[in-house]
Amino acid sequence: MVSIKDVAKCAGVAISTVSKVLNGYPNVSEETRQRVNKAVEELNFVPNSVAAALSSKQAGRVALLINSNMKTNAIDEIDMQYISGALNKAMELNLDVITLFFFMFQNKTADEVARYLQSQSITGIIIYGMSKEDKVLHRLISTGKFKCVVIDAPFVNVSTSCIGVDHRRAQYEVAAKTVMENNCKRILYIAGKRNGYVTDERIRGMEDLVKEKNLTMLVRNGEFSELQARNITLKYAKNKDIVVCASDLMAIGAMKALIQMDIFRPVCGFDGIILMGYVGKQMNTVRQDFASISESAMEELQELMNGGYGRNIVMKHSLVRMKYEDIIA
Amino acid sequence: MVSIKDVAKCAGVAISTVSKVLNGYPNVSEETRQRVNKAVEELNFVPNSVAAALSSKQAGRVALLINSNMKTNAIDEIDMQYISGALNKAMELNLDVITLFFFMFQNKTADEVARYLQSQSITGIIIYGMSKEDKVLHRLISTGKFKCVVIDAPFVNVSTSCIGVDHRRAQYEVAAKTVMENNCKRILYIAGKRNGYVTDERIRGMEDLVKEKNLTMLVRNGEFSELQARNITLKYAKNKDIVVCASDLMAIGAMKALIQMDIFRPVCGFDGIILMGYVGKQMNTVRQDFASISESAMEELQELMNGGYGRNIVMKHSLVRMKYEDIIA
DNA sequence: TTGTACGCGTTATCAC
DNA sequence: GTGATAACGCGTACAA
Repeated sequence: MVSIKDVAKCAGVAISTVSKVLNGYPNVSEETRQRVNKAVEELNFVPNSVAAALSSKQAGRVALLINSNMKTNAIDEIDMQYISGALNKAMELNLDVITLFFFMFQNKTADEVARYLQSQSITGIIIYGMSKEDKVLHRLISTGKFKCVVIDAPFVNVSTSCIGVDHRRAQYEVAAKTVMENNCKRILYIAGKRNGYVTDERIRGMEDLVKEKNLTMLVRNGEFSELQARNITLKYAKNKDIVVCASDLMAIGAMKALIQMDIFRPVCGFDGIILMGYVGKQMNTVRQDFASISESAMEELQELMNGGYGRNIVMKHSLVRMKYEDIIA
Repeated sequence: MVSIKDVAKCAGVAISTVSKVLNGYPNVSEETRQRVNKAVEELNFVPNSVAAALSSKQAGRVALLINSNMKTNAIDEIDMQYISGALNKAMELNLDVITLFFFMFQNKTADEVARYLQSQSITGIIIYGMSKEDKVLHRLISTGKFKCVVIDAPFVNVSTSCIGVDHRRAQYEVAAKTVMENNCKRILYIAGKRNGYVTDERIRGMEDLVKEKNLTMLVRNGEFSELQARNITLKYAKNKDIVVCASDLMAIGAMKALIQMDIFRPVCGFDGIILMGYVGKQMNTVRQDFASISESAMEELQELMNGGYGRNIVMKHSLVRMKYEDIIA
């Protein structure tokens, strides 16, 4: 393996000078800079990021913490977009990344998780899919040992940023559109996880709509489960005009239930997953660009690791209808 | 951060003794071993894997190379299973893992990729979804710089193992079953990628069947594309008795085409992805346990890194019918 | 059986 | 502007 030492020798300078050039430090003459760069080219030198991480505490090593329940492939789709977006941006920014799933830390304490991350020289983490019950993660964040970016959960402090679409507004918009198109009055709203951050926001969006248009609404928690959404629909949809769901997966469950009941009710979802294209019916949904959300999260994490302050970032969303023809192309 | 030095001090022994205990070396008295372990417990010491990787060249750092085309969520589902299986086993075996996608290395040479991996102190790689055209990967493997485990491609040498189900047999079985159930004579077989390793194996399986049962078969390449499978079906299915597809996704495409043509033909797929449960019709397919394939791959990679020789590993498969009720539960 | 000392490849702090 | 040199945390010959 060609090391910085070889480069130094080849360029006829000291190791520390090479390091300065590589890391863009000042106080290096243009001439030596060029000599070093030439040597780097010649030897095809690539700095060893492991050594860099060991040497400097602020080398950008990042962990992706993913809360995947591994049950439905809708979740898979979203997580894959998250992962690939993050990895892509990380490579661009020259950050090292390790990918971790929550289930690897089952019945581990926050301290244990923190030590594991430190054992990997991790200084920044991005958290996907955190819920209010994830006490371990909350503690992990509040230790302040890591720079954090949290997706879809309102966590902001000096070393923590959060990022996501405006769920309240998005839920309002997609429901309003569907309500208007079908002239509905009585809403069945199948919400997500009880006490979920996103769930609460979306319920607020629905409340905005109900108030503004003078509608009625029954709210039930579907826990983001297709099966529960199905059962809720079977039980309550009959004397409602519309079923609004807090996720596409639940919307699919609701739709299947309606078909079984042999009644028509407009249904709308949330997320814009490709799976929607396979279920046979179109519906309105909110499209989130998970990959670019994740890319932005990685950029933000770099900001934090470079000394920036935590903040709240809102990403764009859009309303779409998904059909098979769009998916297959 | 608590380091090995602290542990040594706490246990009243030398650093190297701690290291020996940690790595299970002999020639340490039971008494000191216990003292060291106690100190480790007390201080909650977790060895820094970055330093370990830097120090010893054979520290197990592994890269997952994933060829995801990021277009369909069926692929997502499979890849997520691969990833989570690998990460899970790696954590169990105390191996560090970085996850990489092929598209990150677009228009990079094998040398460049190798250097990148070395810059990360990677010594072992697992390759998912390699095709015959991936020249860069072939070269990467043949450099011998890394221990490799390749999924579903026949690569075996001293430092390379391969692993996967018996595609020839599996394809034979699922097709045979469907043929028998429906008493078919004329097969339309929609194969995968032209010149794909798996594709060729599966075609052989079909040829076995055709020969044994004295059937006729038309083979067309669907490139694992749902759309192409659809078009092939529209074009050729009419005067065939059955459509056998080399992937579930193509089977879905074929089925949708048949519905549009308003004719019935039995269809069978390959992979056993959850998506199948959403398309409304049941069909026979081959179920592969991608997570456990990936776990076994990680175990095999560890064997290789510990000095084992490359070999060919065959995983089990099973025949299933997927229906919505199974998925949703 | 235990401890000393050096090396892994890099960064960073100083003298020069 | 440049170059020694001490960390970083660990593995491991080698000496004791």
